[in-house]
This record gives sequence, structure tokens and C-alpha cells, in this order.
Amino acid sequence: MSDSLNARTNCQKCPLRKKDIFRPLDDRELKFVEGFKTGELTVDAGSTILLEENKTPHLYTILDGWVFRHKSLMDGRRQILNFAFPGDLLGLQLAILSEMQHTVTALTRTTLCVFPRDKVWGVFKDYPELAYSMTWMAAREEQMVDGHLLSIGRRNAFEKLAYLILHLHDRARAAGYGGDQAFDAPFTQEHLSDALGITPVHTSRTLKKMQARDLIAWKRDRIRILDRRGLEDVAAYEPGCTTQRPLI
Amino acid sequence: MSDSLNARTNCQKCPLRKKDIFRPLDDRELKFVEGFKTGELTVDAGSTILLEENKTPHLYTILDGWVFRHKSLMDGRRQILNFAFPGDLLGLQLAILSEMQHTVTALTRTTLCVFPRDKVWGVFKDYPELAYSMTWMAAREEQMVDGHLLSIGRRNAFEKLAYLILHLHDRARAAGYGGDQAFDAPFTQEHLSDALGITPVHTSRTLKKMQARDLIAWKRDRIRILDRRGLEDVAAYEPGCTTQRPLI
DNA sequence: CGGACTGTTGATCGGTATCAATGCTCGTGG
DNA sequence: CCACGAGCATTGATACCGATCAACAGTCCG
Repeated sequence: MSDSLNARTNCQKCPLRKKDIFRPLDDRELKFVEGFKTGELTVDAGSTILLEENKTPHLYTILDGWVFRHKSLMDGRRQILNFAFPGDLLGLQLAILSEMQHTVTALTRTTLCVFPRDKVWGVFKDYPELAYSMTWMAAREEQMVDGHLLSIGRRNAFEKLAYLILHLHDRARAAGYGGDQAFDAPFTQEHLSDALGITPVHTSRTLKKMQARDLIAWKRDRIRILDRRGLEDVAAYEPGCTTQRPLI
Repeated sequence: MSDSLNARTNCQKCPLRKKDIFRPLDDRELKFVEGFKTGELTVDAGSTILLEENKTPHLYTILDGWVFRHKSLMDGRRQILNFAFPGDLLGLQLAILSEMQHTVTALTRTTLCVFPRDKVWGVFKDYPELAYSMTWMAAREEQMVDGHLLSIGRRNAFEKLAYLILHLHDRARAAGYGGDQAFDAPFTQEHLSDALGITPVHTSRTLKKMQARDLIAWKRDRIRILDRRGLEDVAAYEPGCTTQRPLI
């Protein structure tokens, strides 16, 4: 697990910011974000980025990599709450509530922009547009968790899996980790199980069934969507926000 | 279903604001909130307050009453995402994301403070403390949903029920709808089922078991906690934020 | 080559769903 | 006041989805 604090990439030349899914910032904001950012952090796959109980003074934006938020019971049963992709903010709960009730772990090698959380108040005071953006992201995260909760509570295993795959497909594609028909799958079946609230054994069987029905194909670290319409029917899928989103 | 727009109660004499669980506002903020508020709305139990797809121009704070957020699949399977109590904000997702992906329904007769959502930007621009408060509430809501998601995904029916009852007890008590040993239960077993992601029949059996073990007593619209410690052990309960919270 | 981890498959178990019948409570109208 | 009906809760019988246990196969990597 080699964590490294690299030289920073310039915010004005941020490769993420060029993507047209992100709303552009004006010069003043961009300049502030430059100053807000204290550095960059790269962690290996499997590293813990934010730990429940542990109050790091940092807030992060994912620059590159694939990450997941999770929470466990004392006996080890784990639930993955959501995944996060480049452009997503990590640690806002900690910054605002001074309390983290979940853990964030890197699924792939991940690079993060680091911000000091004690400057968050300054953002609200002097950069309302950016504050609004942060709130936007919090609201969107909650919306995703809402959707996930409906899935876990009311869909059966096959439907849950279909829903999750569509969700991951959409987000991976938006992040540049996939195309129209396929996307990266840097996770194990155990990750899927923990996201779906089912057993790894059952995940394996459900995946097999889904492949047998020619809905998807899963081949070493890549999932291909063979029948998007079919999956959407199974899952009763409703896509998330597709409007331009803020990036801090 | 008689909705009524009453004469407003004065924010400065707001009975909620007197409770010491809420952080006091300074005069300038209080004055703004007065102006921000456009009126009051009282709805009967069972009324829909905010509907998925339906873009009302309003944002609400619960003044009195008990409310729930929920979301359904097309075939009618319903999941209750969370409950809401006096002081809680409704419709922030709509205001910020311009999209509501769940429905909000009154469980009891409920009175709401009404705010125009197009003034939310003004809050960020001119009242950073209030904006911060709104974000605080969004973060807290997400934290609750996270906890709920762990519960639905990884606890069994008995544990889920224990968790939910403890959660409701804490929140009802904070809202003045319960004391140390008991709280109001204005919901049916079907509501509980939809919150837990299980069947009404199974909810009934699980409740019976919980009463047989002398953990709770459920008697016409009121739940008594007979063995809080025992429930906490069953549920592996972790209490939520207990610090002072903002009120808008 | 060996070991750790991940995924697969089969057999069996158990928790929760489903179906169906009955009882309870409460509000309404005769 | 009683009768009724609607909605909610209870209970039993049975079915099924997903969990558990166990053995084995594939892959990767040292």
C-alpha cells in the first residue's frame, strides 16, 4: 500500500474539467479552487481513504479511479452503500457533520485532490456558487442512495443485479471507464454481493442466469451489455441526473 | 383531504425554535427567514406533500406532524426511505437538482412552513450560515439513509425491526412525540413493512416475537420500550447525531 | 510448483413470502 | 343502540428464494 503525495496537477489544466459533463467554472472560482486544493494523493487498490471514527482533516475529489463507500455491522456483515467515480466528492459528511459513519475504500489505484475541511466554511462564505455545487453533489448522492435502498428493499436478486449493472454502466461510461456496450469491472463478485445485500454464492448463480439469458457477458474485468433494453425491463430502471454537473 | 393555508406563525415566536436541540439564529437570519417564508400549509394524514415528477415551486420545513419519504416500483412494491419530523426540510433535492425521485406523504395531520424554491440561490448568495445549515441537513439525511441501507441489506427481520424502532424512538423523542420509555406510533404495520422491506405478515410475526421477549409493548398508537439495552444489542444500534442542529 | 484468492456447482436448510381464513377495532349510518 | 363494513392485524399451511455448507476448479502470482 504505497500512498504518495504527488506534485499537483494544475486545476486549470485538469483533464476532468474538460469533459462536457461538467459545468465550467469562471476564472475567480477556478483560482479559488487552486488555492483550496492542498495537494494530490494516490492510493493503491484496496486502501482505505476515509475511515469511520477517524477524523482526517481532509475532503477529497476523485481525480482518477474507482472507489466505494461501505458500512459494516460488528460481526462483519458489510453493505456497500454506493460507488464513486472521478468528479465525486468524498468526505462531505465528515466536513459538515464532523462525523463519518461509513468507510471509503479504493477499488482501483486512485488519485485524489485533497482539500482541507476547515476551509469549507470559507467556501460558503465567499464562494456561494461552489457551496451550491457541494450541496448539489450531496443531494445527488442522497438520490442515488435512495434508489439503491428501493432496490435492496424491494427487488429480488435478479432485478437488483440488473439495476446495479445498469447503474454502474451509466456512471462508468460518464467517467470514461466504459463505452455504450461495455464497461470496466474492477470489482469481485463479493463486492457485488455486498452492494446487493446477498451472498457471493447467490451472486454467482444470478450472474450465470443473466449470462444464460444473453443479457450481459462478463469477461475478465469487463462487462458487456448485450441487451440493454432487456435489462431495463427486468430492473424497472430509471436513469439518474444526466444534466451537466458541478466539479470542485 | 382538506389542505389549508393558514395565517403564518411568527418565526420569532416559533415554538420549535425554542427547543434547545436547535441552534439559535441571529436577528438578521431570523428576519430573512421571516421573509423567506411565504406561508403555512396544513394537510391531513395521508395527503401527498411532494410527488415524484411533480415540480412544485416549494420547499418545506415541518412545523408539526409526522411524515415519510417513499419510492415505488411500477408494479406497486413500495419502499419507505425515511421518516421526517418537525424541523426537517422537505424538497431540497427538488430545489437543488430540479428533480424529485421520491414521494413525500403525511402520516399524521401536518403543518408545514412554505418557502419558494427559487429563492434558494439567494440563501446561498446572501446567507451563508443558512446555506450551510441546509447542507448540514442534506448530509444528515444521507447519513440516515446510509444507516437504513445497511439495515435493509444486512440485518434480518428481527434486527431490522429493532433498529427501526430505536431510530424512531430517538427521533420521535427529540421531536416531542415521545418520552424516555415510549413514543407515538401513528403508522400501521404496513408502513413498518415498507420501511423494512418485508411482508406485512412477517412484520406481524416479528412484532409478536419482540413482544413475547419483553423488548417492547405496542398498544394502540403507542410503543413502549421495555428493554432498550436489549434492543440495542439485537440491532447493533449506533445513535445518530445528537449535537445541536440547525432549523430553517 | 504451491498457495491464496475468486468463482462454480451441488445438496440441503431456513427465513421470509404467499395464500387463505379469521378476528379485531373503529367509524358510519340505519 | 345495534349492524354493518372497511381496514388492519393475527394465525396456520405451504412454497420458494436465497443462505449455508462443502467440495472443487480456475487464475494469478510469488
